[in-house]
Amino acid sequence: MRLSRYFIPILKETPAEAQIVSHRLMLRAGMIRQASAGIYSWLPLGYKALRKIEAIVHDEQQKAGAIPVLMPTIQSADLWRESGRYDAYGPEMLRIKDRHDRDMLYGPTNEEQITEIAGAGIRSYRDLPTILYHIQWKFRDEVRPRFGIMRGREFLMKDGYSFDIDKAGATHSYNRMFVSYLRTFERMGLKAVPMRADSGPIGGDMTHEFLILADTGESAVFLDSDIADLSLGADKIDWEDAEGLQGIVDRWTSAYARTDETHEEAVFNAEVPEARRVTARGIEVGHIFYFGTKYSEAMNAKVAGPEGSPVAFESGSYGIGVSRLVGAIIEANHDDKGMIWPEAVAPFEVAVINLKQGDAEADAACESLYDNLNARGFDALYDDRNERAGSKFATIDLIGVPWKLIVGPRGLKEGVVELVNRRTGEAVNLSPDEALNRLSAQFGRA
RNA sequence: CGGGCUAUAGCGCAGCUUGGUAGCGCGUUCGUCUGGGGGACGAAAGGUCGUAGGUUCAAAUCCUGCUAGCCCGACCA
Repeated sequence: MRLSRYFIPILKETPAEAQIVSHRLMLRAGMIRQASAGIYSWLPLGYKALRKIEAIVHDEQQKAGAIPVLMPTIQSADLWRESGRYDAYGPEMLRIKDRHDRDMLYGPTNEEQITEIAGAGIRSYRDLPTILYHIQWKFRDEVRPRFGIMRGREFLMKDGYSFDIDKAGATHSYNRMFVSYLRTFERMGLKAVPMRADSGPIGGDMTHEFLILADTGESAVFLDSDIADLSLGADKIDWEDAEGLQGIVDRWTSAYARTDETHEEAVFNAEVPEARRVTARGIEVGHIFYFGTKYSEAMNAKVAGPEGSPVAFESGSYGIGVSRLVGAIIEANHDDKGMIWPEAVAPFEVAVINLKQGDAEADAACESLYDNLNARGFDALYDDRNERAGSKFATIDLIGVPWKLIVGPRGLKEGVVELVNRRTGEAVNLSPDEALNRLSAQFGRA
């Protein structure tokens, strides 16, 4: 993309309403624009980041065995009357009427809808397990939306639902999603810690929230530093191996990690040596829980069991706040100059900065680098605006492009361009070809 | 939903107390000089002062209603 032809309304000053850093930076970088309280338009740069995150979520869901579907945003009230939640849900649910005066709603979640689909479509226990998921806009009429897209009323969520014949199967499905979430967040360059969540009326210990540690997080978290050091790395996962998955889950849940909701100071102090006690802030980006037959019983969603008689599904649901992740990643990755995108989710991976637009040699070198980057499959941004160098650096750093290729007449005289890492500031002078090769190696692209 | 606050140009703000020509900075446009970390100079464009009503010769300014938005708290991907 040529910056001169992009739509990116950058602000030099911070809009007054933005309090937290991700919101400020997203507004300044022209990623979003507020439409009304808690509702945002996604401008090109923000939309690009959102789609990259969404793509990783899709990929990791499917690797873990979940199957993508797409359910509507508008749902029938009748479906929710079956589960009993139409009255229970409260004013957070946006209720609307269609022209025939039928009660409809903008879905805040999809348990009812997916249970109806599974109940109608899955006939035998031999078709199980099945995990279906979608990534769809949700609406929850929050009392007080805030922090930009971090707590909007309309938000993009990945919600998945598992269907099994018994508790053992449901546990396997739960663990699949647990490990899948670890992989998903790790791949985005995030340190997400699973924490025991409040299981509410259903009870049991099969519910976890995944939180990203960030100073600006909304929840206070308490954890054993050991758990923050865990990493899946490049380990190959055998998703069919129930015991193996259980082992991973056990490793990640053995150490103390809780939010203020479930925190018990006495247990914390007893279980965790003082040197490893970490008190921090976290942003919830995922939440998984097992809810057994809660919806399947209520909605009569059953399959033929091994004895031929109908058995209600054992289910769990698994959410990732996709749009919230955009903000969360920025919260966890920024400095005083702007955002610092992890390579895996960066809207643009490399920026070519032409220090002297209009200089024949500099222009030619930039065009060549830009073409080559595109040919090699990079998401490249070429700052070809007729601006001074300082202005270009400020813009590119604000946007948080992980790598800068700086091209100017002085360097070109020596046959070099400068490759600079946004996060570390590390800079090396290389020939254009070497710089391209270095980037290709960095991103694992041949 | 309880408490606090705001609404004036794309963004940040002043003007309101004491009613009388709507202003500043940034950004934008044009020109010139510039050009390795948000350049300088000159010129210009851009505003139903949130909205409806009231008081007044006269309302951004005073009064009333409404709407929208923000912050703190309780709740949530």
